[in-house]
Amino acid sequence: MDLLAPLNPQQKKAVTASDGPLLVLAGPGSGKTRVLTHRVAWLVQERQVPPWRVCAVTFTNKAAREMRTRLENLLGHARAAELTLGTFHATCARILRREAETIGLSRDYVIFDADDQVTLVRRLMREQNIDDRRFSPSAVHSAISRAKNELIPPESYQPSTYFGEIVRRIYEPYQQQLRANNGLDFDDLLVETVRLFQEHPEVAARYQERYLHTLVDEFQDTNMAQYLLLRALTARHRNLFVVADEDQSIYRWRGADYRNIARLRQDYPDLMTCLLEQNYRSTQNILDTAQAIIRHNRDRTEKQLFTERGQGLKAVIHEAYDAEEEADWVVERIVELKAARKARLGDCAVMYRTNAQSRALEEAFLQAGLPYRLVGATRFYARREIKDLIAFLRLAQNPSDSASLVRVINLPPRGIGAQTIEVLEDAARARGVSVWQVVEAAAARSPHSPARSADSPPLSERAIRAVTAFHNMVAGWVVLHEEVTPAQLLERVLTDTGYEAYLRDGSQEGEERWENVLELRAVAAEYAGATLSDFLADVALVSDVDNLTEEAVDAPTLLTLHSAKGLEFPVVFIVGLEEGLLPHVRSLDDPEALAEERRLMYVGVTRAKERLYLTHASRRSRYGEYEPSTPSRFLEDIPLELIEGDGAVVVGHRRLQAGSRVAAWDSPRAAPPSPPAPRFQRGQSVTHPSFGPGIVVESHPDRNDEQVVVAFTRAGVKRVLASYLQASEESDTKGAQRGKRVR
DNA sequence: CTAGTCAGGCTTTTT
DNA sequence: GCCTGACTAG
Repeated sequence: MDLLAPLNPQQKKAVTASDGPLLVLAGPGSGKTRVLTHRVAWLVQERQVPPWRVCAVTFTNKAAREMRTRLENLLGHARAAELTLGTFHATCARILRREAETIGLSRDYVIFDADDQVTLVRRLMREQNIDDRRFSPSAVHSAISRAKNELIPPESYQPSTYFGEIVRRIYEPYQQQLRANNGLDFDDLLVETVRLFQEHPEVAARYQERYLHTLVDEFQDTNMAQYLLLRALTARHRNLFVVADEDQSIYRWRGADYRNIARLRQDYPDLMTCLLEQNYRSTQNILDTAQAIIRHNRDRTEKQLFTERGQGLKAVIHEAYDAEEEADWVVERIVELKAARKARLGDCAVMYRTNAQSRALEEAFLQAGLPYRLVGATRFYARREIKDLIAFLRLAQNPSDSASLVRVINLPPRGIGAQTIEVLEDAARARGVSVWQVVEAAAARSPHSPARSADSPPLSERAIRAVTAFHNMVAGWVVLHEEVTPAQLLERVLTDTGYEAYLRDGSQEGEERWENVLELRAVAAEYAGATLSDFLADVALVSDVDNLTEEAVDAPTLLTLHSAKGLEFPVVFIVGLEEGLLPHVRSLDDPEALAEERRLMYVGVTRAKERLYLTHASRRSRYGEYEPSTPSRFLEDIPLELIEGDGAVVVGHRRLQAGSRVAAWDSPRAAPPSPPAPRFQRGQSVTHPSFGPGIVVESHPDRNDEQVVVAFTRAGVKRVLASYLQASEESDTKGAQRGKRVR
């Protein structure tokens, strides 16, 4: 089989480049990842490099998984399995798991996820009486995170503002607490690996010798720690192969620095550069639109993107009245495209700047009875019930994880209230031990041992009994976890805690939460051959896009512009193109941040293969208040000849030719057709094509239709349009009551 | 100790 | 307009 057959000459050149440092600068849709994948396959197949001596690094699990699948096809399962292939974080997690003791870490460390990290910061701030309303814990945390990514340790942190002073006071205890809990946060995974290599040259040498070739995807997104890691890894063989697109650098806020590309040129004077300019994804009009937007950024290498996919359609720009009508418009277009057989539902994606914007869209899809896939928002592993169960599992592995312990010590309620927890925490702090050790001491005191020994926390008899029961339960898991699979342990946790009964309280929400638990159970079952540590580490490092597999669901995808990177869709909608939203308010006063917003827009536009719709609303609600909104400056950068108006397009001061729909959209509230008499009344039984039977709770006329709030027997309370409803005979008051409670 | 109500604050983006 | 955290009644 000829590996190189599907590649163009530019791509071939990159794939077969000679050894040494190499930078592939490439535009969107140019087959960057494909080049990287083929390079790996080519090294193994043509150059006879043993797969275990190749290390390929990506930013998302999804990218890693896709690359692995392709390599399985190209090289066969056995050889693909030998490759080191994963995200930066996962790769470091594995190295640290192996080398933990060398730098004084425990092999069983747990990874603190974003929530855990901020919770810890909040707790420390409170302990130091720092007002967590004046200074947001997440801001403090991200300052700490930035420092860590720059490899600035707590003792060298130099604050220059009062806020910085707060950060300095939290940074050190934050690190201490992490270590006391045997925990690492995301940044630690990178930083500690770098430290490992710096402080232990003999360990570094092993990896440097082993990895003959190191390859990196999305190099423009690397931060300082990641860059140093790569430099350390490639110190011996210097075979660093990276692909990058400066114009798609959108993670500056979490420490990514596209100047690492310049740094690379400096540190590797013999760096070779390849350019990939042909685009295989989009039509020329879409590329031109993207170019028109990105061209305004300084400090970039201008690329001439071209495509052979033809001129294609112009971008459609639409001004809606508000977010709700914007969402309705998007849904209408999708329905239209489907009806005209121009696109399948699954071909469409709707992208936005902030997760909060998904709500209006979801409602519009629900009302239309259309399915959709939502990426992000509340991530699966951030859900309360999942975090609870993960906390139990973490305790089984490491009961000293006080954060997890405090989280679940009273879940489901077992008589250990805030008062008791505080006593336990105080005792732990006073004695410099973990909360678990205090729990152990309390348990050892019951049932008959003489009360109030100096060592035990001052707890009531009742509290002692409750704490002891909890202790015995967890102690059982600690023993068990060595012997059984993660899935079996999870089963045991579920039975011991009675978690199912606790969740399934008869409410709709409870059922949904229980379904999430079942999903977690299914995931755990896949780890039959792995340890609990492996399972927990993976769980902490997956993101939501990762679950966006090529499932057979034919539904539009809703996602943030950030999650959209690396994906492509025939039809793309970008909504909320307004000043303050894209670009976001928080970026307006910083030129660097503004440039990044522009790149974000660029990423969005270049996801589209054939059709691009850009919408903005004339007013938008913020904190429940409506405020007027002006079109994004990025819209003004698109030349008129690339735009097709639909009649109501306002781009800055330019107004396109107005069509017949102007009146409707320009003055939507001006003269609503006199509201028709409501067709549905409270208490009436109805059926909906997707939600089934239900009872009308309330109904009021909308502009063209009627908004009906229905308590569905199965689906809970929803707001739907009358046109989707049918009156039905039987009545079901029980459903209505239950629905009401959910609301 | 729990479950319910209320006020206030908040919204970028994610490994 | 939604969620979190604080407060109150049982």
